[in-house]
Amino acid sequence: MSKPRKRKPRGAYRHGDLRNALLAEALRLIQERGQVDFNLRELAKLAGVTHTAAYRHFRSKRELLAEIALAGYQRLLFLFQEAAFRAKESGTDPVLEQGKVYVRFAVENPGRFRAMVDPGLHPFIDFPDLYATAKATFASLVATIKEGIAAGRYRMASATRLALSAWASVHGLSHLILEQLVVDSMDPTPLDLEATLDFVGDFVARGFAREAR
Amino acid sequence: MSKPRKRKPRGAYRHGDLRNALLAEALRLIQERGQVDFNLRELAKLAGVTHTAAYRHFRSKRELLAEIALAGYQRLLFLFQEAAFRAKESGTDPVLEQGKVYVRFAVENPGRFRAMVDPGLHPFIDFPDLYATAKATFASLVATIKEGIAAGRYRMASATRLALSAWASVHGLSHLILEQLVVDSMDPTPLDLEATLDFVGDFVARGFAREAR
DNA sequence: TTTTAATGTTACCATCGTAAACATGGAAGC
DNA sequence: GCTTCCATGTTTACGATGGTAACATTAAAA
Repeated sequence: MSKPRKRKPRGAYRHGDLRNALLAEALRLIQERGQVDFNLRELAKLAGVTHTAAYRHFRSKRELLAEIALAGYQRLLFLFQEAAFRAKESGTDPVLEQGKVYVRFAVENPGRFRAMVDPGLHPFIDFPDLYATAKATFASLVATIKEGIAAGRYRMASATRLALSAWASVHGLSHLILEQLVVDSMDPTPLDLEATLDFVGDFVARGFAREAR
Repeated sequence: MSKPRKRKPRGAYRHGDLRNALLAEALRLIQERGQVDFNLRELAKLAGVTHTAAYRHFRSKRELLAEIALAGYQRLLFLFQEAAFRAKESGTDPVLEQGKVYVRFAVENPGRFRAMVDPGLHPFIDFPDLYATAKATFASLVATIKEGIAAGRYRMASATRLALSAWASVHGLSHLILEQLVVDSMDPTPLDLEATLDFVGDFVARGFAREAR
């Protein structure tokens, strides 16, 4: 039953797709641990490769992290567009939908979210793609708001500033929850996420409202 | 002219106050660089001491950082109380004053602010003092809001939730600005901080308002 | 004056990112 | 079909950095 073609017992010299394997392992570790905490050596070991092999595919660890962040923003952008669509279908408020999507994304993917917004790896200057995608995500929110203003759903004001305000709210909330900065001193429960989302959502809605409610 | 008592040319064996010297140098570096970026060795060198001497005063680098963060929260708490007082004097809105104080603090002390909210060093569990002070700062905001509600200045709602909403807004804004996450894609100017503060302040005020404006 | 405990120093170690030089083997050209 | 070459891995080594352990020194207590 032995085929003549001798096959290396395991792990061909050429991995085949080491680049993606490394990215996948990194993301897995980050998600598992909820933090951006791994080193290239363990990453390489998981991929069945020597640790320096990574440098054939990434200039540095930061670059690898930047790619993960990039994928994260792409995912978030997709979720945003999905939310906008869903809102259109169901008649709910698109900005609120997008806001909730943002916070849920952060809470459900703490590691990934941290990789996206962590100070450490974010000289956006060094990673223009990453920066562009982050901007696109923000632009998506701005677009949604512009439509809303045009449709008379929101008050007349700079869409960009409104977007910044809304983004700040959900981003801040996400960050506070993830880093457990203050939330703990709150209500009895360990934090009812959906209830909080509803309250903050209403809070933000007031900032968008045309007039008295 | 030589006194019999031989004095070490410089740097007595006992530093005298190495602990505070290290803290001061660390804070200085952090403020100078705008990031939590220094290592114990350079710190020790600046203090004129071997690097391992630091371990007589701090269990670890994290503990040193935690102390810096603690001092930061104490400072912020003071600024909060000052803002509340100022608001009472001048008749302006205390929550807005505190909110602006928060953002200005972050923008003017990026390094320090990062040290306070950076994921890396924040297992609050390990630093109960730090946690307590952070909570006290939050509590200060809650107290201000409770007064406001009682005085009929704000709408009736959970003060804690309102506080969380407001905190999330200013915290998010601070973080976005510091990390340059989205703000750049905004207006022409490199970001007029005070104008932005006014807008976001108004945005938040709407979330607090009793009714139509 | 003696003892002692606090505070520094000297040697090390382990981890980790990274660079340089070498190795291998699949595909591209002859 | 053979040779060449380049992409991809490997080996080896280095430097930076946080940290530990054992020893040294001196101010202050006994």
